[in-house]
Amino acid sequence: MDFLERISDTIWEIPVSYKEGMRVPARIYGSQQLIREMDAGVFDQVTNVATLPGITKYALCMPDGHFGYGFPIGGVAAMDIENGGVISPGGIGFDINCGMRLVVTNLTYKEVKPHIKQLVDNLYKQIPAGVGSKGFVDISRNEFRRVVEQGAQWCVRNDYGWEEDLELIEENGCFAGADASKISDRAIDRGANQIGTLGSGNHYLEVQVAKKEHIFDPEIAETFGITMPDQVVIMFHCGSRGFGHQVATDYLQTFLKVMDSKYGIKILDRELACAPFNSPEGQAYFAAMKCGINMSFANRQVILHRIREVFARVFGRSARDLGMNMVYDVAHNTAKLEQHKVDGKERSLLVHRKGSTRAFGPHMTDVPKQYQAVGQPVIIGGSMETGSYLLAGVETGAETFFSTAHGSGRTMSRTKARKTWRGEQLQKDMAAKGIYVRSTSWSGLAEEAGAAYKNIDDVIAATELAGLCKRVVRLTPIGNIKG
DNA sequence: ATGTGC
Repeated sequence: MDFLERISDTIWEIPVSYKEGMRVPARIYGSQQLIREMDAGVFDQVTNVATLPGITKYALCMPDGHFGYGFPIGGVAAMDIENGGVISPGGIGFDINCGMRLVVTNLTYKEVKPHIKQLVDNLYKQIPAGVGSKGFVDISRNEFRRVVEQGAQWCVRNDYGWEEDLELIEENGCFAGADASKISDRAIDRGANQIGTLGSGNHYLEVQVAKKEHIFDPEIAETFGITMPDQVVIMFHCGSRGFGHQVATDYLQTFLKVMDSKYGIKILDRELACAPFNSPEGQAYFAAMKCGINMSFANRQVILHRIREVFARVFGRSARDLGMNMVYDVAHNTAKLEQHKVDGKERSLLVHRKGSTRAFGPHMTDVPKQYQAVGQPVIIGGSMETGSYLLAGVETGAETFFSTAHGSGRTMSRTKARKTWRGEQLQKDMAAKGIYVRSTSWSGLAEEAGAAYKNIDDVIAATELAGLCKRVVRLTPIGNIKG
């Protein structure tokens, strides 16, 4: 690790001399301990990313970084599209617009506790989860093409949600410029019956409590809708399912064919397959990826609709009466065209965030009007046993193109986790801790054991110390559905 | 992450 230069307590740099072809230095965020425990693969991958055409300022990795496909998960790479910058599916992730949504209620822990089993059992029954699960939204292939072009806006038009939900979603729930003609039939086939499904792996839905001692910034918390101690909220994490996966697969193949032969781009790892952003292939993938982003917004919108229905039934009051308003919906697997100041000059950059959350500060364009004064809500999910955070974007985030962490980050492989824990026992241990969990698979549950992840409090402390975001509320789980 | 894979 002697190749790491300490820039501050939470910033570590690998210089361009480290590897041939690096165009910019790599910077990894985290405390000394988090850096010490990071996969060695992260350093190799982030320095590979530093060789890509158009990369601007730094190849970055957040404190929850771990080994991924081509790019590290936790990676941020901003490409200068006016100077040959590329777009790379590996910098976005297979699960396009994997993201988080947070919804409040006006219920307290005391009111929910007696019903938690009934509540979680009903959520589990009503929200399809697990590999290969099918949704309940029955639409034609052509209608699905409209869903991926219109995102959550399609859902609200079709009575899956409230009009005011839309302004509390990144891009207002519809990434403009999505073009279904750039999507393969295979992707359409895989996605058409997956709207409103949670998925598997680390995708989950959680009922959480904002304990009094965990409300760090009461004013911002109130702006976000968390107004009382022990308030119950719902957080969930899912993405674009088989649809996004197929889009990524399709375009990785396309890029591998043209990258060198047509554009003369040489890369260190096939998994970094890319194309110039300003090329027919790059533009086609950008328009297709936007469909993946919209599928995911629609997916989370329909899931929210079901959550509201279940709460209304269990508590015998309407979702409106229960104050089930959205805080925000954030993506953490995307590439977006943004304006950023680099060395004093405004530049148009394609910012890849893979396992990294956008964290725009106060007064920035695209932050919802009701949050303009305090910054964008940042939702970071921990492991199912430990806890999660609601944070806010800050001005000093400019250093990372206003990006921060997205979760805890694994420290143990899924294989090793399955050998270390039994899902059945874990469920009992979690019950003893006050968390009622339901899962579609015991081995899947074991894979998500809290101890297989970095400590979420350490990760969050590093992001705050580095000036990437600000803690608002820590949220404690009381019920969980694991996909 | 993923109808889990050349």
